[in-house]
Amino acid sequence: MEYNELIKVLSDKGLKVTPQRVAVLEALYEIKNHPSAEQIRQKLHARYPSIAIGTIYNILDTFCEQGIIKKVKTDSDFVRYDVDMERHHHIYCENCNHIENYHDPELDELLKNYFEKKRIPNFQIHDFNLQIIGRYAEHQNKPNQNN
Amino acid sequence: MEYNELIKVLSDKGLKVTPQRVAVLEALYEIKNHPSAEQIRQKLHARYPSIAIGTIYNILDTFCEQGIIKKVKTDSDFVRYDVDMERHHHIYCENCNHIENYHDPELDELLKNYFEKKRIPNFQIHDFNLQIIGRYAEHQNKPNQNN
DNA sequence: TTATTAAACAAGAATAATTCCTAAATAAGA
DNA sequence: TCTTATTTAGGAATTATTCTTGTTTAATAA
Repeated sequence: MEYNELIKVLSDKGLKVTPQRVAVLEALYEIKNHPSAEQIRQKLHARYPSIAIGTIYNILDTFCEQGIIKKVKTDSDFVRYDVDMERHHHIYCENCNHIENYHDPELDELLKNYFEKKRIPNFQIHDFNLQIIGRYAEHQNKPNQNN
Repeated sequence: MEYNELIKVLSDKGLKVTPQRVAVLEALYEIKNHPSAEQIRQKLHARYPSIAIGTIYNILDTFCEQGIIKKVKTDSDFVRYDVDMERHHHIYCENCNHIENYHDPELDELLKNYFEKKRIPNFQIHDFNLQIIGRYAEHQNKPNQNN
């Protein structure tokens, strides 16, 4: 992603453009697959050895508040973050703990229609998130993402 | 739940029947709505002031391994546990952080059929978990469950 | 019933992700 | 350029969870 685009993401949200924020945002787009704060720190270490882990958490929190990223909770002991802000679901591999985003407007439509017919009493639905749990076929080589 | 039933749950899984395990299991059934380890400790405090929090974690881990309960990850900073082992989905209230179980075999069937037609390449699905996010109607009085 | 023993427990220390605090640095607007 | 509110670095504090060790106990067999 171009430097100018990164800056635009920040300034569109009224955020001050700091080198740290640009670097974290770039790392989020580069790593893509749901990095943790620690993974971002490691990615940035070459270019930015002085960035504090607390700063990374601050920045990630700010990005969450501004709707630039989302937290993803997993079975691991830390929070992961997702730059993909379109509605999507998650594929979890029980074997390698890889999380993959799953976009499927047809499924979204199916769920929406289903819950328009079958309402949940006293509850107004805003969003869905389907966790699809299973395993990749053998010989797939996804990086292990826990621990 | 009767004492005898509680004991049966444990011994059916080949677990030693200890007062601590029985008490934790009973608390899980009593609290029902996805308690944390700390909530269980508090619930037990009157009857069982000496139980160690580490013991509660041990017991909960053992129960998870034996398929008596499941972990539920949320946006809060701690793990919650669920005694409901039938397939079900979760309703999250953004307002009060209440989590409710949602059983819907018709929905299960719908999802199953959908993904039998529309396969995910290179991935074998074992299970689904739909998070339904929204709000209870006003004047609902669900206890706040975070913090 | 009692003795044996592997498993479970209590207590508290250790760990690790995350948050908090404060002084110094800095981006943005005047 | 100057001003000021915001952001960052660095490190201490917090907190859920795990680990360790010595003690206790449930289950089994004699």
